[in-house]
Amino acid sequence: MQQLEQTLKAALGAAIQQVFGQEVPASQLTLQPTRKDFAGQFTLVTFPFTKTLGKGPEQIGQAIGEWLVANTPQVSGYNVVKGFLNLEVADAEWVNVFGQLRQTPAGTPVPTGGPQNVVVEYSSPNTNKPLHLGHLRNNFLGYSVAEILKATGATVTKANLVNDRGIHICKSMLAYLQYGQGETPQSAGIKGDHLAGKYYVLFEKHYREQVRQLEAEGVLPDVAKRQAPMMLEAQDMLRQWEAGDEAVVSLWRQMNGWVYEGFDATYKSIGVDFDKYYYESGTYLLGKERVEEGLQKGVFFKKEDGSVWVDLKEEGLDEKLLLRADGTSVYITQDLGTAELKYQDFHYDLSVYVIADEQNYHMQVLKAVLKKLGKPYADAIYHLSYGMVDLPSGKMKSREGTVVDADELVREVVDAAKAATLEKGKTEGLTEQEADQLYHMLGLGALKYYLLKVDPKKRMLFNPEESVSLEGHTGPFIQYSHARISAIRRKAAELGIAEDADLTSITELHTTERELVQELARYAAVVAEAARTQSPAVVAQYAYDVAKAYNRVYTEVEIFREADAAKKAFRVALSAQTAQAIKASMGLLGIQVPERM
RNA sequence: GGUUGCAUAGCUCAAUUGGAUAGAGCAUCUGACUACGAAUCAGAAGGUUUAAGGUUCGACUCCUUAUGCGACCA
Repeated sequence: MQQLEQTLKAALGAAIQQVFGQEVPASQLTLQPTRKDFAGQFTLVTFPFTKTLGKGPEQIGQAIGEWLVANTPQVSGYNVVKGFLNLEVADAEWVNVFGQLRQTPAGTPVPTGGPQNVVVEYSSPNTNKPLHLGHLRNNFLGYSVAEILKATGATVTKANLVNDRGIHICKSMLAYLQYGQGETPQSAGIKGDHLAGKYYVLFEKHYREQVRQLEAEGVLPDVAKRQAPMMLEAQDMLRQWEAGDEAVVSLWRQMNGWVYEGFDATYKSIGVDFDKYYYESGTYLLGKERVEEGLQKGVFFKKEDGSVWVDLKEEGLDEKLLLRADGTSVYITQDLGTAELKYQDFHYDLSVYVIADEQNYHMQVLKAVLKKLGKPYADAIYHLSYGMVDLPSGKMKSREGTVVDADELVREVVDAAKAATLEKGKTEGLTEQEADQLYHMLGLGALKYYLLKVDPKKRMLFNPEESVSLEGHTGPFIQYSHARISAIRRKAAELGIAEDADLTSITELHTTERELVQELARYAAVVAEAARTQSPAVVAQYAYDVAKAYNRVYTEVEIFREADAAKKAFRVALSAQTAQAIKASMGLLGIQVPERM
C-alpha cells in the first residue's frame, strides 16, 4: 500500500508539472482515504492549490484526474466533487497489493525511525493493597505500549517500580502486629496482597475511631489526625525501618513477600510481565545522593529548617520540596534515584512512565529537576498520562468501599465468558483444561479490549455490564471472527486448498474483498501511528475494522461453493491473511485469539 | 485562590490531526440461518459537536470569553 501511495503521489506531482508547469513539494501532496459514499479509494484535496495554480478547485481536479487516467496505469478512473479529486485504483492493482502484503504479513517488524532502546515502566503498585480496576488500565496500557514499540523493531524493557517502603506499608504492618495473631496467607486462605490490604483497612478503621474520640474530647480535627496514637506509632515504625531495626525490617520482608506472591498470581492471570523490577527501598538512597549533588551544584537550596527545595518558577512551575527537614525522603526523592538507576542499567533513548494524569504536575517537576541537574536522559523521559477510570456511581473511593478489586473482576468476566460459551459456543472436543483456558482467554479479551479501546489520555467510564459484553465493538467479537476464519482454514486444509494461491488470474474483486484488502494493507501504518502516539486504542480500532471487513466479505461472497478454483483459492488466502492481521494486532493489545469458541 | 485537562446521538466511544452529508457499538424498531460458525450480516431511527464570538476557500479540530465537570499546587 505504501508503495502504491508513493506511486500515486509521484504521479500527482508529475501531473501538476505537466498540466500546470508548476512544482509542488511532495510534502503538500497528501492523499486521504475516499469516503464511503463516493467512488474511489484515494482522495486529493485540491483547495490548497487554487492560489499557486491560479485555477478553481474543480478545474484542477478535472485536469489532474484526466492526466492520471491517461498516463498512470494504476489509476483506472476518477471523479471530482467540489475540491475533492477521487481516484479509483483498478482491482488488478489491489490484487497486486495483496500479493505484496503476503511477502510481509502482519506481525513483521515495522521500522519507523523512532526510538530503538526503550524502557516502559508500568504497574508500579504500592505494597499495602491488592490491585484494583485503575491498576488494570495501567497494566494493560503499559504492556500494550511496550508490545507496540517492539513491533517497530525497538528493544523494549518492561519495568515495574514497586513502592515497597513508606508510611502506607507501616500502617498495614502495625495493624497486623496489633490484630493479626500470626495469621498468614496459608492459615487464612487468602492471597498475600489481599491479606496486607485487610490490615491496611483495619488500620484505617481503628485510626479513624481514635481521631473521632480525640475530636469528641475537643481536639481540633487536624491535630487529632496528626496525634492519634496509631498514626504516631506508624510514623515511629517508619523511622525504625529507616534505621534498620531488625524486628521491623523482618516483618516488612515477610509481609512484602506475601504481597509479591499475590501480585505475581495476578500478573500471571492477566497476562502481563516484566523484565526488570525496581524497588523504592533500593533507590531512595540514590535519590538522596542526587539531592546532595544538586545542592553542591547550587541548583537546589536549603531552607532554615534544613529542608531542601528546588525553584522551578522559571520553568513555569513552583518551588518544590525535595527532602524533608528531618532528612527523610519524599516521593520525588526516590524518583530521582530510580531515573538514574534506570539510565545506568539501560541507556535508553526513550523512558516511558505509565502513570495516571493526576500526577501530571509531579512528572513535570521530575523532568525539570533532572534537567536542572544536567542529566542527559531528562529529555528522553515521557509521561504516558492516562485518564482515571470512573464507575457509573462516580469515582472509585476506598473509603466508600467502591473500589473494584482486580482479582474479583477477572473472576467475574471469566465466569460471564464461560456462561456465554456454554450457551452458544462450539467447544465440543475440548478437554476441561482447554475449555477453562478458553473462558479465561475470552473473559480477559473482553476486559482488556474494553479498557484499551478508549484513547488512553481520556478519562473513561467503566460499565460492568458492557465490560463483559461479547457483541458489537468488543474483544470477543474480534476473537469470534478469528475462530470463524480458523474453521474456514481447517476446511480448506481438508480439501487440500493451499493458502498461497496463485493470483495471476484474479483481475476483479468484490467490493467487500477490495475493502478488506485495503484494511489489511493498513497494518504497517497503524502500528507506526500507534507507536508514535503511544495509543493502543489505534490498534484496537484497527483490529475491529479488519474483523468487521472480513465478516462483510463472509456474508457477501462464497468460498467453498465458488465454482472458479482460482477465486476459491484467493479467498482462502485472503482469509489466512486476515487471521494473521487479527492475531498480530490483538497480540499487540495482549489479547489472545482462539481457534474455536 | 493559582495551574491545568475534558465537554460529540438516550448511553459508551470514534472522527486519518484544518477537509466532503460528523461515524461505530449498546439500547429501540425491521429484515437475513435446511448453508462455510447468527458471539454474525443488512437496514431504519437517533446530532445546532455545552454556549456565544473570531480566524479562512473550509472548524468537532485553531484563538478569545462564558458555563459545567475533573485533576493538581498550597
